[in-house]
Amino acid sequence: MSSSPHRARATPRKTPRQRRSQATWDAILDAAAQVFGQQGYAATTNTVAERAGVSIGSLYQYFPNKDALLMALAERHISEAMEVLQQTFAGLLRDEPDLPETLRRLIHTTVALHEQDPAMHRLLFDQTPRTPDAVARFRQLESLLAAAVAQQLQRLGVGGPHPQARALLLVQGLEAQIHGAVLAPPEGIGREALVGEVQALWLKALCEPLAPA
Amino acid sequence: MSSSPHRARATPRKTPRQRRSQATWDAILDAAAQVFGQQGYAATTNTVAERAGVSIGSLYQYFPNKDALLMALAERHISEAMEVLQQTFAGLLRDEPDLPETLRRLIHTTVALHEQDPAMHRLLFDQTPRTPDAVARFRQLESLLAAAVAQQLQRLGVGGPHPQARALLLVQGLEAQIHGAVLAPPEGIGREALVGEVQALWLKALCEPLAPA
DNA sequence: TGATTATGTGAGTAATCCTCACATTTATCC
DNA sequence: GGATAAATGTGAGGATTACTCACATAATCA
Repeated sequence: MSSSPHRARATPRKTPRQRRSQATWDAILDAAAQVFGQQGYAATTNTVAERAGVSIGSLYQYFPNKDALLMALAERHISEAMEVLQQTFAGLLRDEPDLPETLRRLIHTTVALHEQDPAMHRLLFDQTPRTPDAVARFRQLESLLAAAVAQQLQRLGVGGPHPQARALLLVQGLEAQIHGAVLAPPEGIGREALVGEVQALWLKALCEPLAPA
Repeated sequence: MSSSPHRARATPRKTPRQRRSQATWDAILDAAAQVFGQQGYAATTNTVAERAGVSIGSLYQYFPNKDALLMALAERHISEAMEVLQQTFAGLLRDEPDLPETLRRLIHTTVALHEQDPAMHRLLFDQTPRTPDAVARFRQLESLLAAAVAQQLQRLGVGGPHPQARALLLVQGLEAQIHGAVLAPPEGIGREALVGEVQALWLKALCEPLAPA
């Protein structure tokens, strides 16, 4: 957390200009992924520097504090996830599938993202302190996703009066449900059935009732 | 986090037996609520002891480490929330309202819980490190809630083939949606409209389609 | 080559969590 | 009441860690 001695600096001292400094930067981040992935947030910055083969001073020239290191890891994780999502949305724009298939693809992608590198996901989601910056970044990503989802909902005629709000509720709800299903699967039901249930619920939620009561 | 020196103890050394020790315990927890509420997780345990008017040694006789203090605060917060939920479910069992009204009450309670003492909610949800113990406790509460919700779904004939699983999805999804709506309200739509949208979505999600396509 | 700038180093500082040897208060027994 | 035992309270200090800064080395450029 930010309960550091010395009131930590907010920005790194230096930005990579030469090639070797870029290599150092990469080495530190790779080491951070390994060390934090194995030992969790409790791992020390000195251990990261050691694993990277650089001095602790170098580490703090590129990352102003421990949380910045974690944020950088998060950004890397996020950009990988965004690439996958980009592909999914590109496919939706290309194929323009119906609502059930659209939902199926979105849910399938969400599940895949939670299954790949769950150690890193746990580290970033459960262990890394949620600084205001981190929370803000997360909300920003949610908004981005919601915008893309809203576009799909409108294409399918199920956007309702507030497509962006509805899409945000879908993104938030789906994320929580899939997160739970993958990282803490309930007993008494298989994952496929559970994912099927999620899809059925959202399909009904988004359809207009076919006949009034 | 557990990145403490000395490999922290897991259980407190002593359990209150006399009246004065209970008073000390209360004083420490009250102080923790104040200090952590104001300064966040970064507040020091020494500050908490000081505010409580006891020595740091006494604090560590009742709470084995810093996170245990936060967990105790969480338990207090949880038990307050559980009381409110208990009342809501008691009302549902008594009145046996229809599905829309049942949903309305559940959502209303969830919103109320997020609005009361948001500082403490932020502290526990955003700042406190999610130890495995804390995550397990949280999942356990989710299950408890899901069981009560499943009972309601079955009463209303909308439990489906896996009422407990469906109820869990409802609990997880609703929590995420309301959490977002209250702590990071999206622009372009008022909170009442947003909550109404949540209710409408879940109402449709839980109803069987009235006529097949 | 010499000068300037970028990059790298690691012993040391301050801050923090937590311990432990001891003091003080309360309960128990004759 | 007095003596003994048990419970409770104390706080200086040990151990660990995030982070700094004065300096050394390597690259770039005139």
